[in-house]
Parts: sequence; structure tokens; C-alpha cells
Amino acid sequence: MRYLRTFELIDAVVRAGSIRKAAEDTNLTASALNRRIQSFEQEFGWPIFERLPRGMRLNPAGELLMQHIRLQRTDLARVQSQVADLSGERRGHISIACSQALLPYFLPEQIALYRAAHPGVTFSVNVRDRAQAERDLASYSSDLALVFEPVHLVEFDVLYALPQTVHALFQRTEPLVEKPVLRLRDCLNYKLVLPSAAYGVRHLLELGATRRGRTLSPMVETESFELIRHYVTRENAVGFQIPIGLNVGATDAIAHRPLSGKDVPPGRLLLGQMKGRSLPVASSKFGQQLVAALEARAEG
Amino acid sequence: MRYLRTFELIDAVVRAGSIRKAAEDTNLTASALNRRIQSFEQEFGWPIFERLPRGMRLNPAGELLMQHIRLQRTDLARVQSQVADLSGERRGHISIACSQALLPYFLPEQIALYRAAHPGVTFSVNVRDRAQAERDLASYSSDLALVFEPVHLVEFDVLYALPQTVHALFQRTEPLVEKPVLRLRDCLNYKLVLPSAAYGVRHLLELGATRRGRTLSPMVETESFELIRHYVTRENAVGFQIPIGLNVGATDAIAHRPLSGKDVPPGRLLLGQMKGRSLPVASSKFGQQLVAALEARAEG
DNA sequence: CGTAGCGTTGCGAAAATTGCACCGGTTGGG
DNA sequence: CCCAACCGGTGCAATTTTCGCAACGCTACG
Repeated sequence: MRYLRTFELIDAVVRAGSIRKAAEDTNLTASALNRRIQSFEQEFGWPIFERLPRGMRLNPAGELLMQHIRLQRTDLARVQSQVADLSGERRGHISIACSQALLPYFLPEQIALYRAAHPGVTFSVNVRDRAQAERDLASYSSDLALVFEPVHLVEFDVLYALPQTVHALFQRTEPLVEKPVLRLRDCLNYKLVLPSAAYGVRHLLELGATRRGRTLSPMVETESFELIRHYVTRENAVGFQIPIGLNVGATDAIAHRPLSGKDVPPGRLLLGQMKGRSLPVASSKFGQQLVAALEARAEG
Repeated sequence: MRYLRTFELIDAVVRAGSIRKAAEDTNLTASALNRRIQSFEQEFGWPIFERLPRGMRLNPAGELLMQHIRLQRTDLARVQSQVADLSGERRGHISIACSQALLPYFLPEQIALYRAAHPGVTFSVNVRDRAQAERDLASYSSDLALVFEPVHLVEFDVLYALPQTVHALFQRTEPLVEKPVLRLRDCLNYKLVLPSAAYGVRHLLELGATRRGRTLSPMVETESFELIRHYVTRENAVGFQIPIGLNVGATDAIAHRPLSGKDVPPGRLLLGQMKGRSLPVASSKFGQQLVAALEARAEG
């Protein structure tokens, strides 16, 4: 939008850190960009940037303004989405922050399902850990968040909560496959492949281990859930994952079994949005679809 | 703000009902204004006006856009108010929707008190009945509402609730003055001066009358609380009012006594804002002052 | 002490906005 | 039935705003 140009330019300067770099990004001259910033500050009544020898940085007033700019942008997107919905066509862009476990099966399926009905809708999928996801919502960087065991839960409006028991992954040839439910001690005899400390699965495992007076000494510790899933095919080890990240119908070399709730408490996979915000139509409808899909999983 | 010009122009067209009239209001030519509207609609992606032979009217998309425009404007005001507060100076504008009962004593005193501390702050006081006040909040026309017994209470965030017993007003020479608390039947022998049906005082009186199997037949029915207060000095009649609209220390020709709660239930004077909205600094601080003042009245 | 980066400014060129005159259409009254 | 009074829309020239270029002063860093 043309009338938002000034805000885009301010945002470009914030991101680039200097007028000259931002000028390149925006296909403008440094002088022109400089004057737009200056004239805006004059209208606004206060400077919004600190002038440093190395460039520009937002001052406190600028930080407040940036909140306004982000709100303004997303609210316009909401209006445009609602207007598109008025005329029957569903357009828009859906931005979702999610945990890694949703990447392999759940989200691809859900996004494809939604896009089959509404081809005009585009998606951004941002992988975020449970703390970052909430910051994403607060800064309007994402419309929806689908995360496992998030931390703060302020400013977070829970649309649906799906209980998820931690599952252990191992080669189908292991004797563990005989038991329908595993105890934590069954797994601790194996070499362990664990997610790093920032992740909810690890947090729950540590809780369970502490409760039983044990400690977890992983052989491989990683931020990649994909690596965990693939590693247990190569070495005789045990990994952990929540069921939504597992292909239940798969008949490949990997087996998985839930851990007993007596050892490791089940976590919650939370779908949520920023508290008090009214989402664009597309995001809102997609959120409803996700709720339905999660409900179906809860029953099944 | 310069970059908001397009929105101001759209708003002007909405208010004026036609481009040509709006052009006069905005010191522009009809052609220039017309082209700005057209180019905005093109950018926006949809028309926002219906073209009628007699002028322009918002279509549904335009109504949605106007919500955005109003939100955008008030949010910018909030940011500017917060920025002004950063540098110590308190500026801004406070818009308050209130019942008539607040006009004679309470609000003038509170506004003067606030302005003594912060001369940079300006006020709008809009007299609204209990239904309109809530609409004012929802459309961002007012920051705060101070109303007696409002109706809907959705989207209304109650900051403070002050119980208010309905008082009867009469000439000091009447025998009613002897009783510290009046029964409804004491008043019904007199000629009655009542507010019209939209007002909370009337609503409570009707409730009490119905409960006692009586009906209210007013001699004068009016929308003006001021007329009620003054009329009882001219004719030997009884009017009704809530205490916050009465000057407790006055020693003039009028006396007032509370009605017994057995007959007429006490109402609530509610201070509130729109649910989920973060107010500008000035409005927020003034709201806190009002809460303190109302609390003092509740104790006294 | 030079260099590289930064924000800032004067000035002519380029672009966007505006004003003016005018068109086609509808409404309402003589 | 026509004519005056509105209305929104358009072509074109004037005007205002914005932009690019070149240069300046400043600070940090090697």
C-alpha cells in the first residue's frame, strides 16, 4: 500500500541498521530516505531513532511506534481478508509458528487440505521453540502458534489443547517392541538420542528422570527432531518424540511405544493465538480446521 | 499526520455524503479528491463506496475499512501519548462518555483536578445514554465511559462500580424532610418529575413500582436531569436523582433523601473502557483518578 | 593520519498531486 | 417535457512534492 510507504521505510532502516544500507534495500537514495525519516519525525513530534556513528537505532519512542506499525499492518491484512471473504473468495496469508514435531506429517497435510479448498491462501510456517513462538504472536509475526508445552502462557489465548504422551522410538527388531507401554527404566538401558534442553520433550523426560532418581546422559543431543528419527535406524539407540510427529501407519524399520504416565507426565500440544486479537478470516478459518483435526486425534 | 491524509479524506467523504461537499470541507477540488479515492480503492483491491446518483455511501467493505481507520487513529494517539509520557510531559486528549448525572458536580471537579496537574491534556465530554455509551467505546469515539446501569455489558471492561441509591428531591419545606429514608409510597402522593424511559433511574423506579403493584404517572417526563432538579423548586413536586448528581453540601431550597432499598433497588454507576483496549497514558491515568474518587465516595 | 563508514544538506530533475474546464448521467420541479 | 441542480468521472496544464546527485562534516578504526 502506497500510504504505508513511510512505515515500510522506517522498518527497512530498523532492519538494516543504517540509512545507507536501507536505501539499497528499498531502491532509494540515502538522501531521499533520510529526508523521509526526518520529515516523519518532525510530524510525529519526537525523534524515533538514535543517531550513532555506525548507523541508526530505535530509541524508546521508536520502539513504541514500531508496535503501532506492526499492529497497523496486521490489522489492515485482517480487513483485507475479511473483505475478500465478503465477496466469497477467500484470500490472504496465514503465518503460523510451530514446533518441529508438526513439520513431517501434521502441518503438510493440514495446509494441503486447506489450500485444496482455498487456493488463494498462502502460508508461512516458522519453526520456533516454545518461548519464541509466544514472542512471535506478541509481535504479530505469526497469527497462530502450535507448540508443545509452551513456557509463559501470558498473552496466549489457547484455542485447543491436545494431550501428548512422549513416545520412545527404536528399531523394530528390539525386544522393547513387545510391550504396549514402556517404563522409563526400559529405555535407560539403551543409548539415548535426545532433543536439547529448550524442547518440551526433553523437559518432560528430565522431569520423569528426576522423579525416579535417575539422570539422562544422552549419546546424541540435537535440535533436530528429524535427526532423532533417522538416527535410530542407523544405530541401536532410543529416541523420543510426540505421536503427532510420527506416522502412525508406517511399517518401516522404526517402532514406537508410549512411555508410561507414571514415569513421564504427558505434555500438551497447544494451539493458540495472541490474546485479544481478532485474526484475519483465513487464519481464523484455518485455526478452526486445526482445532477439528486435533479433536479427531484426541478421540482416535 | 501527512501519511494519514487519505484516511482523513475518506472519512470526510463518509461524513459529507458526497465528494463535492467533502472537497469543500477539505479545501480540495472534487476532481483531486475523486482521484485519491479511486486510487486508494485500486490499491486496496475493492471499491469501498457505493456510487449513488445523490452521492457516495460506504459499502460493506468500506464499513470494515472504517473500523480499521478508527482503530489506527486511536492507536496512534495512544502511542503519541505514551511517547509524551516518556519525556515527562503529559499530553493528550481524553474523551469520556457519561450520564447526565455526572455533569453538574462530579466531572467538572475531576477534570479541573486533573488539568491542574496536567495542563497539556484536553477533554471531550459526551453525554450519552447507557446504550450509546457502549457504542461509543466500541467505535473508539470515547476512551472511558461513566454510566448508570448500562444495558449490554459486552465488550465493556468495568474499572469500578459504585452503588448508587436513588434519591428523591423535593422542597425543603415538605414534611418528607423529616424522614432519613423514604419509602416509595411516601413519594407517590406527590406530583412526579421523572426522567424518560431510556434512563437508569427511571428503570429502577419502574422496577420498584411494579414490585409494589403501583404505576408511575409522571406529571413531567424529561430527558434533562437539570430540568428535574430545577423544576422541584418551582412547583411542589418530587423528582429523582442519584447522589453523585447532587451537591451534598448545598443548603438551598431543595432537600433530598434516599429511597429505601426495600422498594427501589440501588443501581450501579460503572466506570469502564472497551474490553482489551490499551488506553493512551492520559486516559489511563485519568481513569485511575476517577477510580480513586469513586472509591472515596463509596467509603464516605 | 588516512580511510571507510555514517548522517546530512543544496540544488536541479523527475514524479506525483492538484486545479480547471468539461462530459455524461440522474433527480426534481416548473 | 425540459431545464436547472446536483452528482461522479476525465483530459490537460500548473504546481507541489519527492528524488537523485554531489558534496560536507563527523566519528571510529587500523
